[in-house]
Amino acid sequence: MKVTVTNALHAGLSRRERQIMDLLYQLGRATAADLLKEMPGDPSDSTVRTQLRVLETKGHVRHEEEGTKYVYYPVVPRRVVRKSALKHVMNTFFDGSAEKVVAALLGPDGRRLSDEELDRIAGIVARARAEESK
Amino acid sequence: MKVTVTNALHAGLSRRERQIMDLLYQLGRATAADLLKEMPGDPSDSTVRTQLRVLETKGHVRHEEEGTKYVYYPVVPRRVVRKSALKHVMNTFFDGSAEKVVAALLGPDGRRLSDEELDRIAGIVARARAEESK
DNA sequence: GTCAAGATGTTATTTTTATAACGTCTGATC
DNA sequence: GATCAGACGTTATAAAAATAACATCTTGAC
Repeated sequence: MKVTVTNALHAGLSRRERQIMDLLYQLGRATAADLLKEMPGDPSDSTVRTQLRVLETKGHVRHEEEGTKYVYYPVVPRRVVRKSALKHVMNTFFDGSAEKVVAALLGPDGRRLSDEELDRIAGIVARARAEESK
Repeated sequence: MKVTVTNALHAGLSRRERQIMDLLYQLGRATAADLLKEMPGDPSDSTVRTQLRVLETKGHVRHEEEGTKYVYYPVVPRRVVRKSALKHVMNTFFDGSAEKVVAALLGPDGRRLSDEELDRIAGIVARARAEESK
């Protein structure tokens, strides 16, 4: 029996595919030209478009025509992928512990957060506790 | 100028390489046989060992002999990779917001956490706030 | 000592990925 | 209506990744 946890969603993508998907999730939606600008190791415009077509064939992205150009976006919405992506990092690097993740977010090496953000986080935690003991 | 954020560490790995690295980070250290059992799409034993050798050549893993077998482990320790991995997810799926990550961890869809864990998390946050206002 | 089990390495091959040249179409400009 | 810029698609090729067959080397058991 397997003792580890895998992330089905990202496990199947190739290097470039992953890069593109990540960019699309960051940007929400983007044209080939947009992606090209962001892509590491600047591939040719033609290359990026070919990959997008492959991703579309595989069902990972879709596009809409906007004027003369295609705007691409992920088929699985970000809010859905989020959870499994976070879970995967939690499992792989934090022993599956939410607590350890929070510690890393706020911890000494974590970027200093603003007062306001810390307050809001405290609020989220407080609400979760209230919820829990209900 | 680029408006997105990339994760240098994982961006270069191939599909299988990523799977193996993720497993190694989850397991800490593992033999080829261990990995084989966990690997999706069960490749042959020979395949896995070949990949491990490639990863070693590229400098991603090292091995130690233990009795007659090789035990592999990541060159870059988990505690180091953690941060960038988490940051990458935060940037890609949570608009770079730690707050949103915490919300997802504790939120309605997040797995219910125990009282104890919530308490400890509250403690972490409280300490961070104290630190901040110092 | 010899046989079997379980490791490893070498190497070849197949498959997938990645890349980009080249051609076409559309719209704006003059 | 000719031309240019900027999209797109098709298709071929090069490069990388994935796979596994096969040979070799312990180690322990009989």
